[in-house]
Amino acid sequence: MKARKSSGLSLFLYKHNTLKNSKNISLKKIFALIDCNSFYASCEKVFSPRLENKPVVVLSNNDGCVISRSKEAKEIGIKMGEPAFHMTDIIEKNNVAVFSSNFALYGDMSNRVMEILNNFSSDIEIYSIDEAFLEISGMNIKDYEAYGHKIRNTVLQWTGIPVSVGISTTKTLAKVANHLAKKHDAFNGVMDLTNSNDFEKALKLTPVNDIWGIGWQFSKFLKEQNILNALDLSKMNDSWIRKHLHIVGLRTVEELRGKPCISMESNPPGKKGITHSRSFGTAVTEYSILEEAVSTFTSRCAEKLRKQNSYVTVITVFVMTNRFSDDPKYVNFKTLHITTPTNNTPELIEHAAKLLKLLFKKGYRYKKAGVMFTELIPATHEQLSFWDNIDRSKQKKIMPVLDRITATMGKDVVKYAIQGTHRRWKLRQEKLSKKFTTKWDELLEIDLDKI
DNA sequence: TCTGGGGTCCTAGGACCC
DNA sequence: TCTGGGGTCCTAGGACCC
Repeated sequence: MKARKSSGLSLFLYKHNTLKNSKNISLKKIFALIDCNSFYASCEKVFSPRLENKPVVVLSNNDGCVISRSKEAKEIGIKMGEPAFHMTDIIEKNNVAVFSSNFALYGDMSNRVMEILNNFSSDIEIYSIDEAFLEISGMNIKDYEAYGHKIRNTVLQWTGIPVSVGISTTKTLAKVANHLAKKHDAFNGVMDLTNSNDFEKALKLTPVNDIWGIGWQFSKFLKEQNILNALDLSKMNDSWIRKHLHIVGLRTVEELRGKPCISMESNPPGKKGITHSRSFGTAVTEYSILEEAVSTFTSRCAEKLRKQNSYVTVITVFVMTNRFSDDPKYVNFKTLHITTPTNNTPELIEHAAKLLKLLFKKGYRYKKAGVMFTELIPATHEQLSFWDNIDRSKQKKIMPVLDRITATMGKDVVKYAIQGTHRRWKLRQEKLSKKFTTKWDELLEIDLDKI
């Protein structure tokens, strides 16, 4: 009886598994990762052809540290995240072109790239400003490498931005392929890693710190264990990985082995929190300036909030002095749970200003401030408070008008008085390029006589 | 003088409940 | 007094991504 039962079960499992396996083979997914090379630096190069083959770097807000480097800049040894003031020598010696970050330009260029990618698959996940996954299985593509080159050539021709393409059966392996395509000129920017016979070789060429999902801390730990590349890691047993790299690490390793665990997020859900914070160009001591900054940050958060059609219930304001200087230190934040969730700018500015009033202490040199919105809820879940005496129907009509003006005419064309008129807290942006693609009076001009 | 900004998910531990 | 197993919720902190 017992034997019959178990053989029945194993027969069932056998059938079930073979069925599942055959299904897997026919439905095997193929992911392509398209990643713009040195994105911000490449955007600057598009509009300054004289910089071709020259080292270019882009600095973070406030011209603080390097956040993007062209290939040439990497070659002369400029490091990611290096503070700008450490690099004066190397910049002068190599005639490096330095830019302040111009997110209006990069955002617009990103949209153009993504629109093009949309033509190459109906299933696209925009993963970051310069990266997207495409799901390209079931499209009857005979030659993935050729398809990758078609993508690459089209983006380059239509936008001037060079991209690398990695193609494989999981997102993590597509990342591996993309890295290899970037690193080794022989691939010419495209690597097809869909054949599992190539997995071992590719993994061996990938150091642990280059694996998507393995950061600085885990890399250090793995190297201490003499696990040096993706192949070494993929051979570790599951319980060991689970213990030391936790569930997220195990998922990464399964993906390296070719088992898809991370699916496409084609319609990402709204953000769970929205933050806007900035360091100031020069330290701020005056309350009114801080208030202007915090109001403006709040206004930005509220714009983002309305864009994803949410209301906020918890609002936090923080201020801090310079961590790096000898000035007296002060870091603090205050949080408010608001009774009636809202996305109305003037109301939120009022809350933020109250919080700032509680935070502000005279005599400190403030270097940074920020506003955070958390506990967001869909705008459809509105709950009216019994004590609420604000006319919300009127407000609801104003905000879309404000957003439309902002969208067509630019940020802060219309703003609230409390935000001030002079941006006295402004960033340092000494090397800002023009808004070539989003402002009429900053279009690129070409002198035909000189061509 | 000058050191970015904006996110996600998971885990461990404490408080509290039955 | 604090025995024992189970659960939930919350928070802080740590890891990661770009």
